[in-house]
Amino acid sequence: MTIGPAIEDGFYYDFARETPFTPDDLPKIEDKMREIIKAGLPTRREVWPRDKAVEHFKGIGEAFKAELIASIPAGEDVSIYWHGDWHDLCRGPHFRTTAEIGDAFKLTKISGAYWRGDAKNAQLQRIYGTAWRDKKELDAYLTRMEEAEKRDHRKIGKEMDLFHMQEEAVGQVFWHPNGHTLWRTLENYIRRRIGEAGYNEIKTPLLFDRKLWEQSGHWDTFHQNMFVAEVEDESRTLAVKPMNCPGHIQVFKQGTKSYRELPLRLAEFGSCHRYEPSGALHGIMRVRGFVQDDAHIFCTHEQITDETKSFCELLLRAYRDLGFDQVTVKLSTRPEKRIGSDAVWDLAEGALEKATRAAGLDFTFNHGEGAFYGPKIEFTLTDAIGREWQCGTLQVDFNMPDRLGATYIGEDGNKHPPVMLHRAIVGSMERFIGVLIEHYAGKFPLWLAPVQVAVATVVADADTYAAEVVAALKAAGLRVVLDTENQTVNYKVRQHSLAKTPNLLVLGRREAENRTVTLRKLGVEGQESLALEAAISKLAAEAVPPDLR
RNA sequence: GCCGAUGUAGCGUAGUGGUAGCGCAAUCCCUUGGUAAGGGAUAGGUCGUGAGUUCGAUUCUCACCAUCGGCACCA
Repeated sequence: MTIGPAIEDGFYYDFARETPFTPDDLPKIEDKMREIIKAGLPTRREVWPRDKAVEHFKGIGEAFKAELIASIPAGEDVSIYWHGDWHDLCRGPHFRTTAEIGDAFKLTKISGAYWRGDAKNAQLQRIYGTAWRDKKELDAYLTRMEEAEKRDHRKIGKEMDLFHMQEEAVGQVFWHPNGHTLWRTLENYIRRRIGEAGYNEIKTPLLFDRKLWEQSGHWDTFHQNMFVAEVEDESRTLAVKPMNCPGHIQVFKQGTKSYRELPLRLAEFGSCHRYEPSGALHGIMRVRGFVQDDAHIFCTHEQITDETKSFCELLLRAYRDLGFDQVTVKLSTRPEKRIGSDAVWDLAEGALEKATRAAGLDFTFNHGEGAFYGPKIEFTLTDAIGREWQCGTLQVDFNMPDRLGATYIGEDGNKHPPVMLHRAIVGSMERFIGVLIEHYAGKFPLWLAPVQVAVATVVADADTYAAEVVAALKAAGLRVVLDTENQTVNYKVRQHSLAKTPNLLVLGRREAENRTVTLRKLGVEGQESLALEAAISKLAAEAVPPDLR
């Protein structure tokens, strides 16, 4: 026995044992649990001096438990809970008897887990469970899990033909026409937003001489996670960029920069590759090849606050436009291992905090979790079913420009290294699209939908008119598919509904004669008849991206 | 990377120590039908990869690869 805390929606317990649990063990353990609950064993709480508890658990061969207790400060007492002849260390409180636990629990999964969360330690066997006040709550939870499964981006990605992945390109995404349309729509939206906000978009190389990464400090820390390219006739080693900052600094360094040019905001949809551990890969959410909506703002110390503030506004507006209203912010401060003087950290943290407040954001501190070169804020959004995703970030960096020799001429005529703000709104495009898919369960708002309108004919006599309607919709900038398949209306309605196409225009002889369309909206029963021109302008208006309305 | 599970046609699945079924999709034919599956026919897999056991393996064993659930990691 090692440790078993309560967690969100349930609990887990870690065990040190030779043979791992198997899925078959779970029902057996559940039965045993029910037996114990049924027995209604009374709870008894005892308070022991820490050292007594350490000795006791050592004595009965519970080494992990003894180690755990030994890490409690000496001189403190610990509480031990008894149920019948069973006892364990616990902060409590517990029910009066095991009978009060009830039946609303379920063991959900098995996993390996490291002792004290450290991969250097022994691996334990973990059992996860969920527990609720009553059956109804448990069922509601299980239903929620099923719902989450239904909107899994990997499943929907297949169903909507958005992308695929395969063995020959592990951790990288093949974007299909539909998926890439979604990608471009998102990318163009961000491109317009940052354009308004005074960013300059650039494009930098994918391969750099390893020396650059040594200079930036990344090689030391991350070379094991970097892809390296070597060519026979070339003596130098090239590394595929895992991030864009050094490249952006090279652009900054071209020519002499004056303080008058600051803040200089360089943005790139930067393709990065990182050799992520195999076990970390997850659909398109965690990949080895990804694109960041990256930008670096080169500025003076004085400009940090304003730049941070306007970035927060930019980010929140973007999240709102993309359908996310609930955002939490964490401010991570100086870590133990860091560079730069405390005075500079004071300045950076102060500026960041002030700016975050100025942007009207509530935030919590994440002390000691900042990057080694500076503090950062992280933006976590909440999706339609309450899950949280960390996407955006802003980091204040006093280090990299200096290390890579970037300077500007200040008002005083001297050279100074600029402050560099690393920032991303969506973070990784791949991951964010994954989040969008799950947030909307594939039912995207019209402006994002890969296919916005399906035109389906009832009879072949309407084919000519349908082609005309499709052409008119396309001319209005809408993304349209034409379905003249030899099938029933029922079948076509079903197909396009399952494809999650937001609008379906059904055309038969009636429509062709009157130059009208019959519009059915996804998720709405029934349909309305509209004049062709009216329908097109209505749909075109609805399809305008939020920033262009 | 670690622990465990999984890997069968485009997708979803069944099954077996003697060379694989089903549904959807696809193709063709019939049907031209008004808002969530009209009917029929045809074609498509050698069962993740490699090795071993065996007279014989998709089925058993091992290794590898990938995926999935966690752990660890995430510049």
